[in-house]
Amino acid sequence: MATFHYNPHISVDCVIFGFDDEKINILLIKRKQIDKKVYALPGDLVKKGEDLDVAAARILSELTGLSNVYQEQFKTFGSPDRIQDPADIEWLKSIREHPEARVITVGYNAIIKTNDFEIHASSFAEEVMWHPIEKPQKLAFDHNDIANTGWAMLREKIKREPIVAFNLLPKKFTLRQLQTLYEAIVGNELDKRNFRKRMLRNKFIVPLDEKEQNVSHKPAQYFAFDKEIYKEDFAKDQWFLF
Amino acid sequence: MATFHYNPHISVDCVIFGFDDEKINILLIKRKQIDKKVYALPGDLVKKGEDLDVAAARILSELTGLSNVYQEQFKTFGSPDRIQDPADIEWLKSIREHPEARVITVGYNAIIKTNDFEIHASSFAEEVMWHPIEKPQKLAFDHNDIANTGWAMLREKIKREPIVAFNLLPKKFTLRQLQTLYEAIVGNELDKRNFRKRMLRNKFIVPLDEKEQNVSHKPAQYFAFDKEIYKEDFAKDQWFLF
DNA sequence: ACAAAAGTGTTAGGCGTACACCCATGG
DNA sequence: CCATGGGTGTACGCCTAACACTTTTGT
Repeated sequence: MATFHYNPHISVDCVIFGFDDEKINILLIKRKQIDKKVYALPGDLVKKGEDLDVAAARILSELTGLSNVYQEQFKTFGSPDRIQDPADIEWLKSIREHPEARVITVGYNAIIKTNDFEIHASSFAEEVMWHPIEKPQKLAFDHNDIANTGWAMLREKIKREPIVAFNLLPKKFTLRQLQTLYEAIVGNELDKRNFRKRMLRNKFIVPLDEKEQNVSHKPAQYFAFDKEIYKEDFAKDQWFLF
Repeated sequence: MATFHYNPHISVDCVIFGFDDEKINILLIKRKQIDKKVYALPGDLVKKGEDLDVAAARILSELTGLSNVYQEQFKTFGSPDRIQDPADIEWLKSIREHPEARVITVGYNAIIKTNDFEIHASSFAEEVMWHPIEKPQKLAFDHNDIANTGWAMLREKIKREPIVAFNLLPKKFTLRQLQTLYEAIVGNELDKRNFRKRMLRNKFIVPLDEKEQNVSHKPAQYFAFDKEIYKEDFAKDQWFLF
């Protein structure tokens, strides 16, 4: 395995969330490691001279097949004793040229619609899967810490920049869909009437002349997200909050 | 200069703010570089096997004499073209074993009372100074970007965790002092009556049986910050906001 | 006619903001 | 008695949160 062109000290871990129209999932890989099932975040060493953002895109793509995902850096993890579990050490020996090297890792996160992307395992990933965030799962290294931090910081970001949320919905969406998404993000239920009032105050959510069809109940109105109005509003430093 | 025990790829830059009872300043160093005045953030390479937090403390102390400052990581800067200015390149050649190496740098920030600490230049710092944040100053490398990001993220942090602000005041303080501090942080003036109302809602600001003395106006009441009440309040997820 | 989800309004309390005058002290 | 900064209250508008019934459609 030719690893001479890797920087042995710097890695990237990708904390990717996916919304499946119902709940939020996190993207995990299962390592190729005989007789053990170890789940981990997709992550690997950065190449010498490679930009961190570029490395994050490459690593995610190599392990999971996901490309064109806009990831953002959220924190760097640099404790020298990040690696302690014997299973992790064994695995590093099997794959790294300098398995004992001290590695600092830069966490990147992103959130996407699971339906818009196909995932398939490759490189040292034996499997890739979407795992519901509400079901705890033990991960390799300090990946539980990294994943939790990544989720907390993404939620903070969505509060400040709700545009992130609208990328998770189809172009036309109902208020029920929007509410389901918000409930998945905040982790609890919201009052329908108050939710609608708050949302419809935002002029960048525009009603369409179109309704649901073939539903066995009163059809819901479709809405769309208007990027231009959104940008103006945020230029004026107006806020839309949870 | 024996630099073999440094990791040539990882550095730390320290963005330290100081409150001098009036305004916020940033800690800068002037490099030892003949015939050029170059200001920069205190920063240097991390040692092999050194924890990032430990490195931040060491580097700050080596360059500026400041110790026991609780710094927090805020962002990692990893663009491969961070270094472009000929003056910066010349300087790296004079000091680094691998001056051409691609370096990613981890930004740390902190805010302290300038009066509680003494600064004195050492190592490759020729001078150390507190520079008012409202006066722009061109810095080496991408340090302007790092400093601005560090300040923005510290402000965000203070909003969420006001305890940071109370570390900048004496144990007994007047509401006027508290307001001056807040005005320095937010960068504009605040209404006295409204400020008091908001602050005194917080039960962790407790009035003392003591007033100012020897002032040529009505003496102000002293208050203190009660850490226990603060912790309870924040456990209950109550908020104190700007 | 029934089931299922859409859609709608009011009230009460808390919070932010704007704004002007009297008070206590030292000199 | 003057200068200086400390200390106080009210009114308005906006937001949040709690809460129940009618409407439209497919079956």
